[in-house]
Amino acid sequence: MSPRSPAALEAAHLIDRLERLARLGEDEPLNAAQWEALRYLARANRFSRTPALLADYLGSTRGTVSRTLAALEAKGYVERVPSARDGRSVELALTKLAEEAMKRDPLLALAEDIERATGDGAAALADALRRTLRHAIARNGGRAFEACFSCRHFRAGVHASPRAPHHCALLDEPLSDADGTAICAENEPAAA
Amino acid sequence: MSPRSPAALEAAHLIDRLERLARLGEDEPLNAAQWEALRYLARANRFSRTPALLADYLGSTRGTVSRTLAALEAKGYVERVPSARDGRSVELALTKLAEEAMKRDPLLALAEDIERATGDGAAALADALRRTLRHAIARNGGRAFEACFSCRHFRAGVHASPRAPHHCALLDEPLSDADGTAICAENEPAAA
DNA sequence: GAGACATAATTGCTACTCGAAATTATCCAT
DNA sequence: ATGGATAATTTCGAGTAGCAATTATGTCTC
Repeated sequence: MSPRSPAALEAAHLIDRLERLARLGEDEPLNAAQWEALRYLARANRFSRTPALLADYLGSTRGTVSRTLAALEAKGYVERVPSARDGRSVELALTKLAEEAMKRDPLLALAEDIERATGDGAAALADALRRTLRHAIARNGGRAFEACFSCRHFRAGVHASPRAPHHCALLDEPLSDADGTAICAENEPAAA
Repeated sequence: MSPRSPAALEAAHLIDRLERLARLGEDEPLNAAQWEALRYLARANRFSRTPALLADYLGSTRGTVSRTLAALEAKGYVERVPSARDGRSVELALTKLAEEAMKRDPLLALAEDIERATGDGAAALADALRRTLRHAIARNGGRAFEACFSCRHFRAGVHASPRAPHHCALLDEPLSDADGTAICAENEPAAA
């Protein structure tokens, strides 16, 4: 519980501060939780866009998420469609309005700041943060929610179809290139 | 508003996610804003511990901060002492209870994760993040709130007294070593 | 030094948010 | 068929955020 390195502690404070600054740039009539929900839905693959998984991602309760989604739906950012596979479940989709809003996501401004500050060191920064995230996940036992292609169930290029060349061995579903880069609730990082 | 580098965008998402994970670890009966306030007060020098500057740091209004502080005072984490220098102002101080709570700050756990994930690369990570913060500050015109010794008004070792060897040329006040590492609302980074 | 104006902090008020618990509907295993 | 899990929602109460108004104090000008 006590880091020995002052640099690591400073980095933690900086992460905290950068996130808050990014939040101040949120212009749309959306609160922080609603932004986070949109970001998740924009990046999650089609198997992962449900209220329950969103609640897992956000680390909040299903009740709260249900409210968040109701607010987003009322404002026209999200649609809730009953699932064809599971009568209890709902599939979430972003509207055009949300797609437009995501182009003004303050995280994009943060990404620009990173780019300007680090130049081609951005990859090293992302690496360090990704490794940190894995430690954090391991520590508190949550889901990784990493990109599909990094998962141990991902099988690259096993189908002839150019539209869905990859495959998920867990869900037994063909995957497009775009699917591969989306985040997945079932992601289990490939063996270290 | 659109970063060219996928790595920078991923890094921004990771910062966002790490911050949220850290927040989930908050155990005390304190909300996110209250934790942020305690963190600021724990790190700010004696010239910077006022409600108005805290509001600047948090990017929220003075009214909101006043309520946050009232909640913290009611729970025994903060004391509000009328300022001797300015009858309108209040000086804020952490109680023993708060000092204890800071030892369980979830940011410490994040710092540990960083340490484990990056090893001696933590300094490079902190550097990259600090540079990013400066860009973010420059972009939205806020205060830097960086460490006193990094300021252009800081004069190192100009006093004979070992208890306060340094000096602030802006406030014309002697500074201890501890003062030098605290964050200051008046900080203006030394010339690039 | 009196008045005008700026600043520090707080409070009244309203709208909103969160989470725990209860509720409803559906799925699945036996 | 039935009991138990799971998905989503709703009810309800406590707490929070921010705008605007208020009070008190400092500062500048003439």
